[in-house]
Amino acid sequence: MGDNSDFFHRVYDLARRIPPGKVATYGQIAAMLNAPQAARAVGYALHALKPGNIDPPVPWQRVINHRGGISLPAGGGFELQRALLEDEGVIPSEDGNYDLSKYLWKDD
DNA sequence: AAAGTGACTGTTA
DNA sequence: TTAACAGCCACTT
Repeated sequence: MGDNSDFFHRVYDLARRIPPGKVATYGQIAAMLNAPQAARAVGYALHALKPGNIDPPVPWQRVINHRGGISLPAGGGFELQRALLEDEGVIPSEDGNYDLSKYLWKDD
């Protein structure tokens, strides 16, 4: 990324539109950017954000995978994301995943 | 310029 | 239902 990656910025701007209590999937963000195959790159963009999460803060915790699960390794941010979501009222089902039919952000 | 990496996904076994 | 594979994209050596 470095300084000004259009793609990264679009990902961040879009993520900032996800309201508290809702979540979006990597693929959903990618599709909204007219690049439905770039889900992996979306994750890459959010990963590059973690350390400082500078600028207008980006609610990265609201982006999960299409199965309704957190794509971070245990001990590598998984617990943090789960806690941040819980603070916003987003609670996982018994299987540990989030019910997308209930929490998925619909904007289109 | 080629090859490697990773917070993804859809398909195939 | 789970697991392995294979494309895909942006970014970094």
